[in-house]
Amino acid sequence: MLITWTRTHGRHPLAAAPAADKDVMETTIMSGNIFDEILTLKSLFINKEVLRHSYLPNTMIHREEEIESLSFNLVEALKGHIPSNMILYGVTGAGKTAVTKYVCKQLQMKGEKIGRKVFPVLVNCRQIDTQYRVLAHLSNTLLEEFEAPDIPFTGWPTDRVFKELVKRMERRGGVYVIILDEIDHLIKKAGDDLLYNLTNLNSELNEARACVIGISNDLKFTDYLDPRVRSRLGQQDIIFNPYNAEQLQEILHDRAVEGIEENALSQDVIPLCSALAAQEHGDARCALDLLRVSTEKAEKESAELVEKRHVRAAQAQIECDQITPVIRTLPTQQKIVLAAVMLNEYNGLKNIQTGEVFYIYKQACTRVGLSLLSARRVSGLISNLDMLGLITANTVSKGRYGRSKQINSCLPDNLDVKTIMSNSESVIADVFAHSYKHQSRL
DNA sequence: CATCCACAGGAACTTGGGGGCA
DNA sequence: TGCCCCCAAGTTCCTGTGGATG
Repeated sequence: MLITWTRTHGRHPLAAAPAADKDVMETTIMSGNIFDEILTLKSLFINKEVLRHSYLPNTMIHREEEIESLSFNLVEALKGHIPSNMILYGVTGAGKTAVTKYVCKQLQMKGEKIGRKVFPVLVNCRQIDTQYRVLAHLSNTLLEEFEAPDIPFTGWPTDRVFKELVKRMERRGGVYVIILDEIDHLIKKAGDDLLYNLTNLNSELNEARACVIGISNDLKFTDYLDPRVRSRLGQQDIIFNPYNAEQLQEILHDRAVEGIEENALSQDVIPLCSALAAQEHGDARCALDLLRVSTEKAEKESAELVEKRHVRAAQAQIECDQITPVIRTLPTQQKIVLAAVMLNEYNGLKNIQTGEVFYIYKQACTRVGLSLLSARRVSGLISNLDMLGLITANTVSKGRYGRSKQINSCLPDNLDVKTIMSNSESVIADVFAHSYKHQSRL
């Protein structure tokens, strides 16, 4: 919102401060800046970036085999040939994306050295999740540095974007490694037309070459593919097994040497972070987050040593930090459905049925004057909340009494969902402010 | 063993908002 | 300006389903 400074809005920000304001400012200056104290705190970090999962280390331990398989295939690009298409499988935090980035970086460096043009392009299919957008993204990244992205986010027919992509690849030549991260998400949402086109690219190209690397968390996503696409894409598979606690310890130790002051970690911190992350299906990202946040916690309280209790506190905070933005950014209707689940639970109900959620949802919408969605749509929204991990919704059959979902919220106890939702949308505060009639159970 | 409940969830369609182009 | 395209969110219609019940 644009605020114009008029008499009613008070003083123009550039106008001279009246005496009272001046006093406040001078007091602040006299007593120092609020950042002074924080800046003088002794930091436990040498380089915090090293502990972020976006950081690409110089060596990647415990992924030697995977690196080898990937580079044996991609080396073809350096010889001017077409590498095989590949699919990399593995749980989150198993190092698939990091290994791919690592290998591609090395590939590109080598290519520059020996005068072979190799262009790896990474697309995150969770963010860029339609055929049109992936093609437009690829096309726009292939522009020369001085050119502005020129394919609009919508408006063109998809085949025109595809033709433009082919044209640009031909103009530049070289070998393109198209990496589709979280490809399973794209397939489930947009089907396999894009993959059909991308795996068929080489038949359209003369000067350039292309291969596709799909990265997936879901081992079975190829079930959704057309058999032709499946055979063309899955020429080579690599499976990334989850890290075990010992491997995680070594990874953390390596990063800690670079990122955290010597002797700042008590002996049991790294083993605990690794053990907790190993429980979470061997997620290295989770382990790094735990280590970083616990060090931050210790630093905040001016402790010289990071201890077990900091890790525990970090674990609780990370959980809340991940969920809060998800809840805050839910669309209004989705929030009301979640609120309906919570309201049922506040009333002491467990294993709530879809019908019961819809019953409260209807009352809530009527109360706050919002339009009602169909039961089919609400059922879809419940599935969405389940996918986001905010609730669990298991389909169960109660025989004569029908087939429905058993819905339970799965939010951490220390998270104030009511406040988070109410603060982000006043309508939700209204929803929670009333009481509702609950459906009688059989 | 057929019936029936209370949905689940797929498919096709609509609506409305974003845009390009001749 | 009218027609084309893309896309998200939603509706309508429909078939499928697991197991208690009579």
